[in-house]
Amino acid sequence: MLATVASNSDKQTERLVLALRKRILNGEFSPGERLTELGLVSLLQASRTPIRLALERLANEGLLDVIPSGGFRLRSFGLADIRDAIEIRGVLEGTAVRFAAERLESAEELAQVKRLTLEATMEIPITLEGFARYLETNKRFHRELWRLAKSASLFRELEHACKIPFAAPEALVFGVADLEQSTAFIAAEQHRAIVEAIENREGARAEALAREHSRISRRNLEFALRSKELSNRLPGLTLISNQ
Amino acid sequence: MLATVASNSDKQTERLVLALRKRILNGEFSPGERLTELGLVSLLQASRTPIRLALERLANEGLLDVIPSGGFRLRSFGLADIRDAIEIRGVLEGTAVRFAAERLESAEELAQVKRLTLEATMEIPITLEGFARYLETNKRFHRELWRLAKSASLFRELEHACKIPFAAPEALVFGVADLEQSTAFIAAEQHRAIVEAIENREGARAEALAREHSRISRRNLEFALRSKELSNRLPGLTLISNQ
DNA sequence: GTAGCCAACATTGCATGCAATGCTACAGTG
DNA sequence: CACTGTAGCATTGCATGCAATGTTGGCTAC
Repeated sequence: MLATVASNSDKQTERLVLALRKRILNGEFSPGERLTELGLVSLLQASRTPIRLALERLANEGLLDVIPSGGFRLRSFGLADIRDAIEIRGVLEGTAVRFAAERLESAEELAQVKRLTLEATMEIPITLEGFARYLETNKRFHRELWRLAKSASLFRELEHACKIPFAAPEALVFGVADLEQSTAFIAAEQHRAIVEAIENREGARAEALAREHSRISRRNLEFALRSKELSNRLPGLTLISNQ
Repeated sequence: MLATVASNSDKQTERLVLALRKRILNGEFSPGERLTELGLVSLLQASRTPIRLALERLANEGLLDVIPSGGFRLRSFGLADIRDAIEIRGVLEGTAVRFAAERLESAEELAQVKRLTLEATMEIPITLEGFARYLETNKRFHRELWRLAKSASLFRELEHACKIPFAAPEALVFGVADLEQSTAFIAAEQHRAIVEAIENREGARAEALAREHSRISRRNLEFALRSKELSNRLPGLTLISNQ
């Protein structure tokens, strides 16, 4: 038995994917930097084979670029890339809620989203320690919307699209009290409207609402990039090159 | 030097991905079947390491499912899955042409799509040997639309979404003369309209048109599934389970 | 001084052995 | 007859060695 704490899973590769992703999003590498297998061996306490596999996975998550002659480098994201990724997520979520509206069989299927809407709303007087819980509730709400679309294909694409840094709905609802509070109220109203639209089988309305809803992430992103304070609190922002 | 024809690339893994994908889409495996590394060693004349890598890639293309206890199995597609995949492609292409309309700087950027539109139209009296050329032109037209969106993120997602069998725009424009001919005329008109919309910066119209355009693939798919004759010519159809 | 070439080094791609784990089939027991 | 336990087998996960290829830095020639 080795000394490594097999906490996440008993698979090395899983552990490495998580560890590497965390480090990348933590800004521990610079954009464009080559990640060599041997260099990671000492850093992550693992052998080359699982490391290579982890790199492969992160590459088709979109975090790494494949170097044509072999190996991987940290992808460099422009602001435009992230904005587009968020908009794509909005488009896909729009499709999800449209599907949900089109495919709804009974209003009872909406019990869970409604519960989560309410829950998130009641968490809105956001305290510092309640912040993580709010994020979690928000994430679960969105996942539940995805589920209601009743489409494995769409679910897959949504998961794929949300791997891009800051593209996921739960990303970037950060810790600036003022902005956060008002944003949370707006988000809650949008959530309510989306669910209402689904319930009424108003597919087009639901789609439009979900697209607009994703704009919250975009505004937050742009705000964060302008704020020095937030840049310190979100080290991953260094992944985004200015131009 | 080994006897294998290193035609595609000098990388084993690349070759294996292509070879395996081809065999899968050729219906050489049954849905749900487990693909063992050792079994593929003898079939593909390669060692386990690159085979594992190829399996990994096909898995996140969506062709294979990961078995929780290890290994991969051929994913089983329902008809609904493919229909959704086509619709998702339509949604993403809709976004692409909307972006293209919104981001168009000069009408000259459209020279290439216009050329391709014309080219495809002139190829429409489709002969048997011209069929592949028509497909190729069609594919290039769509790729050119993707390019005009000027979004690396969106391009990535489109490529990802089109890896699902029969989801790509060039899939399933098959060889039944009657249907084919009339379908090609309809497609050509839709292509023309999409380009026109982009040129006029009518983003919403372009998006709606592209979505509708993807329905051609859906109709073709459903027709193919009803036709015994086509089932023989398209062995990959066996990938789609009836329910 | 600059451009181009060459050699040493760094890094990956691939092959293969080994250990661990899951799976299957069979036998024994209630 | 059904169910459970177990032993053997099939299969993957990981480690590591080797060969091939790319890369870098210095040296030479112009």
